[in-house]
Amino acid sequence: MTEAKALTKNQTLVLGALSGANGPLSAYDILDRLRPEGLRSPLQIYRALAPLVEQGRVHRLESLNSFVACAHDHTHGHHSHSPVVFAICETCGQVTEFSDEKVAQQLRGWAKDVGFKTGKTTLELRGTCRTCLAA
Amino acid sequence: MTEAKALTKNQTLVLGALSGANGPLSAYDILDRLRPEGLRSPLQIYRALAPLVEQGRVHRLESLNSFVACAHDHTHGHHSHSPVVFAICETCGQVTEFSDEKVAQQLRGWAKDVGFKTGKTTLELRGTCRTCLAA
DNA sequence: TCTCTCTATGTCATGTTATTACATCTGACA
DNA sequence: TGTCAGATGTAATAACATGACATAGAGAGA
Ligand SMILES: [Zn+2]
Ligand SMILES: [Zn+2]
Ligand SMILES: [Zn+2]
Ligand SMILES: [Zn+2]
Repeated sequence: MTEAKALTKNQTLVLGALSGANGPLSAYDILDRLRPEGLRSPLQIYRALAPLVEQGRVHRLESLNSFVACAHDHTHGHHSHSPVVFAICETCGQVTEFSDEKVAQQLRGWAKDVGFKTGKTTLELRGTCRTCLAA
Repeated sequence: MTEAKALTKNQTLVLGALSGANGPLSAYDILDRLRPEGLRSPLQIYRALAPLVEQGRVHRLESLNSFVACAHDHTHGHHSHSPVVFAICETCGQVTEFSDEKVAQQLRGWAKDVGFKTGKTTLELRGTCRTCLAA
């Protein structure tokens, strides 16, 4: 099990801002929310984000250039290494995070066949969530 | 079959630049390559890219903020709507494009189960290609 | 305690990616 | 010829991200 590392002051602020949001935030959105706490520059946000993303407490959504707090429990270590799928509702902004072992397996199979060594996998679905479809 | 639409002058230039490149190019990379042809502003590039992406002749790589020419034949219409997977070598920049019906099926299944209507799917693998692993 | 060093932080400047607003050109066609 | 739609040109600006350098604070060891 990976040890849950203590967070620095700025990391705590940034993670708090993301956890308190009801959807993804850009680094500049986060900055705006943390100005009252004394943060002033984008770099402070990006610096705090880097280790949070590294540890899996925060995920970067490539198709939005923004960030979300991980939906899983991180007090006892980070979640599995099955690539994570993000379903992003373009109407309400909600992000649903899940992982799918079949998809992971299939992609591993392709990689093995062609000799590709996979690092990070980005898998994002843009669309409309059930709630917004009903409305 | 979708009719292959004629390209405008700028679209032709941009698609040519992407086809001639051996990897993904950012809009500004494309602009630099097309300055000799008289293009001067980023907007000219973005405007040409939009319909090319729309038609599937060019793909946008979200994890790189850049663009590649589609690897498939577009003279007789565009390729299947199975979501496309991009494997991006971080060493040599090569992008391999493929589609995987099992993955597509699995994601459709998830979407059906939770009532999510999927629009665009982004699926990108970052890693190292066979050739670069061997080197 | 003193100082060395490592990490985190603060700030300014800059680089990179993308869009808004507005003017002009071109060709189809009534 | 006059009108209109689509394509193009240009300037300005917004949005996202990093480089370079200075400072502050905590802990190790003399
Ligand atoms: Zn997560
Ligand atoms: Zn929704
Ligand atoms: Zn393609
Ligand atoms: Zn390679």
